[in-house]
Amino acid sequence: MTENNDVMPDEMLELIAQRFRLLSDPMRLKILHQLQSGEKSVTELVNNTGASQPNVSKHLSTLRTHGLVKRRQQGNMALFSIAAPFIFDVCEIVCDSMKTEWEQRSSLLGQPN
Amino acid sequence: MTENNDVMPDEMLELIAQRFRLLSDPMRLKILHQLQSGEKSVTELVNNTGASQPNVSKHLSTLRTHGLVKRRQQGNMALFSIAAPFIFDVCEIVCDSMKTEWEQRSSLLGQPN
DNA sequence: TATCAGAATGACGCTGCAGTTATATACCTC
DNA sequence: GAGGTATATAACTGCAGCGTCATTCTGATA
Repeated sequence: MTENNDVMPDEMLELIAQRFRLLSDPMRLKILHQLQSGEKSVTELVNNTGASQPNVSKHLSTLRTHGLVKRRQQGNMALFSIAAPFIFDVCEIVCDSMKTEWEQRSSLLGQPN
Repeated sequence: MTENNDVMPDEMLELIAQRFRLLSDPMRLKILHQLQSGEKSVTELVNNTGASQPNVSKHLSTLRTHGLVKRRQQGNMALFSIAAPFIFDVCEIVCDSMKTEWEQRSSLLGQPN
């Protein structure tokens, strides 16, 4: 009665959720979007995002811990770049879904689910 | 100096992040996964997920508000089903990415980014 | 109408986490 | 080594959101 028929262990759900959680913050998306055009230093990201330096560093640390970005030291500074290109595929799907939904709503208009 | 070269308004980032946030909870993923095999009542979901009834209802409400599921009343009960199939495309990509990463780690082993 | 099952809602506590301030560390230049 | 720039980290604060308990609402059935 309380069993889960389909096999989908809680552990895995946890991991998937965790990955989505990484993408569920606007500032992190902003950073990732910045990195899409290529490797960037922390300072560059700070300037381009408008976030504080500690904030950017922390986000980068989080993203790196979970394997979404990689880090390269060059002289005085740290250069970050995308390590998991799948992010953009995912984002594209989500963007498309929003676009589709938007068009549907503005054309049909009304009728809630 | 503080400008964002690439055009990606904060509003949109907020919306995308919001959508990812919906998917960043294990219980919600569990519910969505249950719905993947077809329309389900709240009680069924309660039984299959092991969550409390108010909890399931609340998650369903959230998912519905954001257009991920739809609701149909039948007699005494409410039947929920998937309204945004893109979810599963997204999940598949994430799962694949995890699998790939897992294989790489276990074969190469070591060297952090 | 009374009663019961299914579902939704409100209020509350707790935890996680984004952001800030202050400080520490690393590296380069003089 | 001194001083400056780039980055990381620690401690703290505030808030969003998950889960629970209690309650309410809705529809079916007697």
